[in-house]
Parts: sequence; structure tokens; C-alpha cells
Amino acid sequence: MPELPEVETIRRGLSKFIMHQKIVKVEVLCAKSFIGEPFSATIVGLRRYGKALVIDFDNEMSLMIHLRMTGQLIYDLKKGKNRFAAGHPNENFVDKLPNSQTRVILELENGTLYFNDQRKFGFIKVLPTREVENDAFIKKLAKEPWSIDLDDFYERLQKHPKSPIKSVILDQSIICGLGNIYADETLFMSKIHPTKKSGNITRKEAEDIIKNAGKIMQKSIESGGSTFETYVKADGTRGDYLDKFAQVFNRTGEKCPVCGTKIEKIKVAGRGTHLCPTCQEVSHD
DNA sequence: CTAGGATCCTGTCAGC
DNA sequence: TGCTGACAGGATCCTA
Repeated sequence: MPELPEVETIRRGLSKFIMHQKIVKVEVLCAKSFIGEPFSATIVGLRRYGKALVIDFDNEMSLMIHLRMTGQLIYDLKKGKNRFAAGHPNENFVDKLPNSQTRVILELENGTLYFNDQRKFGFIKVLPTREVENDAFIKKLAKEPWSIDLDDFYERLQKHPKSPIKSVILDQSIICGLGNIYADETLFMSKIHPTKKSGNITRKEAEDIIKNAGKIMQKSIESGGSTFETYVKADGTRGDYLDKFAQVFNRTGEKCPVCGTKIEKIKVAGRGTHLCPTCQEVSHD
């Protein structure tokens, strides 16, 4: 579930805690969640490619982490019971770890990093650092909304003329970073119906999508993502994107903040899709 | 080549 | 209470 802003929140948060620490021990509790041979080395950097997090080590190896739908990274400091938790928000954030959803445990010098993943779609993958950018997933990522080229983007939309625009902007090789929440929010803000055919999207609409996607995700990053962090306290503080900023996502039946019409939920490309039927003109094709 | 559906997996919730 | 099906913030694979 973590989309770009959540992963960026994790990257920034984790950097503060685990940079320059050495992995002392790796425990793989679920074989399919860890691809490659575990190693011991010191962390020298944390990068993000779209929704993928990359941790670099001083032995020229890296760990690429993709949380997919239900992944979480939770770091417990040895001292003071402090915890940093982010990713798919659920009770694991405050529960005692490891638990039944813990897939990998990375023991560091000053704490423990848990990789939890209910549905096991996510993974941690060992790669030589120089090979990270050649990884199949990372290689085909498009640019993020704030650096994408309008002509490029518009051209790519035309390559999927019959697909609903929503499914096209979920494609990471067309625009990078959006997931189900931010796709819905972007289309709402752009006043585009999610089922509108990609081939019928105008240049102006394409420009709006880019601008609004960037704006929305930037804002989410600033507010800590629609995720959750706790330090010390069990009650913690919550990344409040969904509560404070989301206009349509998970608001089925509530009033559209612009026109008051009830928010609808439909299915597009197999995904739950929220929209305002008044603000987002229905496509006629 | 595109488009759409199935699939990977576990857990929760609504409805009977 | 127990079963059953739908659904879940992702991406890939398979088929037509």
C-alpha cells in the first residue's frame, strides 16, 4: 500500500536511525521475502526509486526493498524502547515484535529492523550496488511527476488509447510513484473521470495530471505520508494525509468537498476507485 | 503490440 | 457461531 510518499517518509525516517550502523545478523523467517544471500556490512546510504527503497552498504552490496501492498519497516532502538514504524498501517506498529507477520529481522548494532508483510507480496532483494539501476523493476520506472516531461507523458498516454486513464497512471513505467490513493486524488483534483479513455485525454488534462500528482504527493511527504510513525509513545503520531488531505479516497458516501455530491466508489481495472460524479465529468466513449 | 483478467498471500468484514 | 465471498494503498504473468 505504501506509495511514493510513504516510501520517502520511510527513507527519511530510517536514515536518522540506521545510517552508519552495521548489520550484525539477518534472520529470514519467510524464504520468499528475502531474495539472495544475507550478509553483514555497514549502511552507507538510503535511496528511493519510485516505491522501492534501496539500502547501500560499505561492501558494495545493496538491499532493495519493495513493500508492495502490506509491507512495513519497523525499527526498535535498544535504548529507551523507541520505535520508528512506517508502511502499511496496522496494529503491528504498536504490537510487540516479532509476530506472525514478521518476515525478516535485521539485527543492527543499536537496534532491530523488522520487515513485516501480511500478504508476502513484498520482498527484500540482495543486489550488488552497481547492479541496482539494472534491476528489471527499477530500470523500467518512468520519471516522477515533478521531473517528467509533458510531451513524453502525453505520448505514452496515446499508446494505451483504450485503457481507462486510472489504470494507465498506475503504470509505473508511464508515471512513477502513484498508487491507488494518489491516483484517485490526482484524477479528482484534475476533474477527470477515472474511466475516461487514455486516448481521449487532452494535452491540458495530461498537464493537470502531472501537476496535481506532484502537488499531492509533495504535500503528503511533508505531512509524513498517509502512514504512521511512533517514537517512544505507544499512542504515537500519525502521518495524516488520509485524514486531513484526501478528498475522495475512502470517503464513499461522504460529501464532495467541492460540490457536496456524494462520493461514489466504483471498480476500475480491478481496483476500488473513488470519485465525485459531478466534478469528474463522465466519459462518453 | 495492447487490454483485461488471474495470480501471488493473509486477514478482516459483511451477509447469510 | 460458522461459513462464504468480497475486498485489500502492488506488480507481473498469461491469454486473446
